[in-house]
Amino acid sequence: MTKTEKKTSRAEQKARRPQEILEAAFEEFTVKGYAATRVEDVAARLGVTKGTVYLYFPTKDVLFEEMFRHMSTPFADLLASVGTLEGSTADQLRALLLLAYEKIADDRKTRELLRLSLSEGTRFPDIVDRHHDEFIAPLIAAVRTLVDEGVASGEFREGAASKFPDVVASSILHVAVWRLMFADRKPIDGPAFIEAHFDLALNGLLPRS
Amino acid sequence: MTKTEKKTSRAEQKARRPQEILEAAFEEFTVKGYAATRVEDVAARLGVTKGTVYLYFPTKDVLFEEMFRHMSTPFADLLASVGTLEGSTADQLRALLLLAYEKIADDRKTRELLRLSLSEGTRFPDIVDRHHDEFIAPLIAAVRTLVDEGVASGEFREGAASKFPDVVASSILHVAVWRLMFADRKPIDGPAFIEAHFDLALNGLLPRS
Amino acid sequence: MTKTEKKTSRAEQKARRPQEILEAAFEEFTVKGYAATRVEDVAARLGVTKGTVYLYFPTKDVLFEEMFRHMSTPFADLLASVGTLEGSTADQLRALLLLAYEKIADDRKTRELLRLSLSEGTRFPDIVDRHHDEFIAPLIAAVRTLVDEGVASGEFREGAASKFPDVVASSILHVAVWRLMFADRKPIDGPAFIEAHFDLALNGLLPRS
Amino acid sequence: MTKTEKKTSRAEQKARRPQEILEAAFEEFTVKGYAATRVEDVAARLGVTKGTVYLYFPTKDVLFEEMFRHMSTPFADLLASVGTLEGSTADQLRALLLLAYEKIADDRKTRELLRLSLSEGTRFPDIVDRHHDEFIAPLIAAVRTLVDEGVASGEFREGAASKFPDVVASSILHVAVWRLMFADRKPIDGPAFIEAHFDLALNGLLPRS
DNA sequence: CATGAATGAGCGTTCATTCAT
DNA sequence: TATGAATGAACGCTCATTCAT
Repeated sequence: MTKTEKKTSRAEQKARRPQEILEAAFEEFTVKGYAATRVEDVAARLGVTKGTVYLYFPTKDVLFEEMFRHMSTPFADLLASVGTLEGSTADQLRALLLLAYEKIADDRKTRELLRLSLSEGTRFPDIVDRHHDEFIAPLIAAVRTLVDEGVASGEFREGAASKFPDVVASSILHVAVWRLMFADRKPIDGPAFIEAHFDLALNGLLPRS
Repeated sequence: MTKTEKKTSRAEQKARRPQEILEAAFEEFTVKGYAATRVEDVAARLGVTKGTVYLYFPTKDVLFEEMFRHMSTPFADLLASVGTLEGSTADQLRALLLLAYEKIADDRKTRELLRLSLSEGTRFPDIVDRHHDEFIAPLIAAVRTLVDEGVASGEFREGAASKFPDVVASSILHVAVWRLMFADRKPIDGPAFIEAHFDLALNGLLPRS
Repeated sequence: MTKTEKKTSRAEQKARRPQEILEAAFEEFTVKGYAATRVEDVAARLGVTKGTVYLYFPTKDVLFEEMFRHMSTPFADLLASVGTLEGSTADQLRALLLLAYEKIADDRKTRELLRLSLSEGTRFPDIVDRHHDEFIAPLIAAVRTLVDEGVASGEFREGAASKFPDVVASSILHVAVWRLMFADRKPIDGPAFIEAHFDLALNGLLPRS
Repeated sequence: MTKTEKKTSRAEQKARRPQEILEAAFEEFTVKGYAATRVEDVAARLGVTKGTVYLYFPTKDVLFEEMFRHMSTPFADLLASVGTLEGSTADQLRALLLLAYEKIADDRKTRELLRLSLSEGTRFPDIVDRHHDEFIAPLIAAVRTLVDEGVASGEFREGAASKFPDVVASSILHVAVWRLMFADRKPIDGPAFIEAHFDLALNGLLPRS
């Protein structure tokens, strides 16, 4: 308990403050929504007073926007790794979708950002576009790339899935929304659901023999 | 019976008030969410003062709940009509899904109720269950019935879709969410999307030759 | 049930309306006070709507004032009758005080008017004076007259009671206030209390032998 | 410890706030009654805004109740001192009653609490009991003790005053009520009134020669 | 005479934001 | 950096009063 230690830990703590606040804000905003969340509640989660929050963020609006930005972690990077996989296009597609399940349906953070995009999109139009650019567009683009590759290689039949790769992935959204709505009250068997999804989607992509 | 006529027309107008209010409330609540909507704004839409709203609904909470109930129109009835269709199971499934697109993705009312279920579900737990019982459960049940019929008749292959009929229909949710998020900013070509959906899903269900 | 009967009874009822309203107003105002009483509650007691009250009384203020006037029934007249009694001055004084007990402490109407004078006197200064002129002054004057008579006749000793006849009667107020405060929660044995009062007061007035 | 000094003086000011508010509340509530008093008026008396009041008291109800408690200062203690007096029982009784006049009839605070007990007793039943336990019961008990002592020593005659000591003291209430009703409009000559009261009451207690 | 829908002013309470310490 | 007292603008809800029927 030397002074140096204290100082260090304090300095570290202070450097962490903004992030702590953003994470506390995330919890509050996702549970109550923007309007019903009080800045004081965010502060209380950290054991500080609301004045402290205003030390780091000038308004509740800004706090919300920066929280959203802070919690949005890049998805495109993850997707890039899929391109390096070996195996059939179908395998790669499976791997890609699995990744998307993890990122979108299993990850509470991303799920809640989806909720906020839907509920606060009117007040914060930017977050919707951010959500699209960050999660939806990269996923659809990646799916499209694989579908097109599969079609080119003859592994997949030509079909409308090239135009709307969304239809290949939309069950992921289904799980995400399901969990947002029902949480633990109507649990969903993730792996089994995914299996059903893959079963239908890949069979739908394969050429009729 | 002149008096009766007069009375009727006025009585009608009074009888219409609650519905007018509920519909105005729908517009406000869906745009701003529960917390950010002011009772006065709801009233202003009708050109009345907030006192008038309180003449018909005792609290903002009740107004919201009754609005939700009022805007939730039965979906199960519609689905029942599908059972009477002729043609292949695939055709019936197509017809069913088409109906679901109309009810869930195309109908602004239903779409916005989905948004409210997601955004206000914490504050009004009942509406989530109502939404499930009203829209989700009947649709999934109907899809399951058809899928099972198709499997029984040999028209569809046996697969996980029986266990999770959701995966057959989840693209409908995708369109609904897409429109909630992007409205007219990123329009979606409905018919083409539906075609892509049917193309993938039905091919996914058919037996490998 | 001829029409004539109905008409008559209706006409009678209408003629009674103002009084009915005033009496309903009395009940409400005494229980809740002026500010907390709603005109609608007064109306509801009669099974009519508030519009009806406004048919007879232009404002809530006027309703209150007229209610107070209506419930204030003359006390001076009663007192006058004491003057005609026979017997000793002490007997007459006893009779007078007994009358005052009946009028002030036992009569709910008068008791509640005292409460209203105390609680609403600021808003309605007139009612305080009315209450004084109606109940307090006549009583004190009557007591003074008897005391003076008793002193003149040698039945009472000379004392300060002539100057402040209030002290002879103030126990009556005590019972009234007691009942206003405690109602049935701390009942008071009226006759026994009165006996104690008379015992003390009359002995206090008699000359030291 | 300069800092301490500064802090203390500021801390003192903050510590004083609740009392300042309670006292301002007392003034407003006694003049207008509970329902007609606006929290904003209480605040305005201190030159602050109503938000400040809510910093210290969660609701108007609580503000009223705590105000009542704050203004109720113990009376029993005072009465205890009477027991130590020397002199005849009559002298002691006189001293006791004098004390009660000071506390109940002369002290605006106590007088107004009586008014509030009568006017707001319905809404705040507790305050009536508090007023009884705080002022009425101790006084009556003290009077009873002295009366009984006097009877035991033969200084007072046996009479109903032992059963209802109230009758010995009720003129005090008379003055209190009088002042509540008429304030300065009908001033009462306190000392002279008291003299009259004592004259009657003590003569009433003494044995007939 | 009676109704009750409608108004508008008002009040209790909340909360984002500021600022002196 | 952190506090928390204070503000002021809202907002939910109420109610005296009006008026068309």
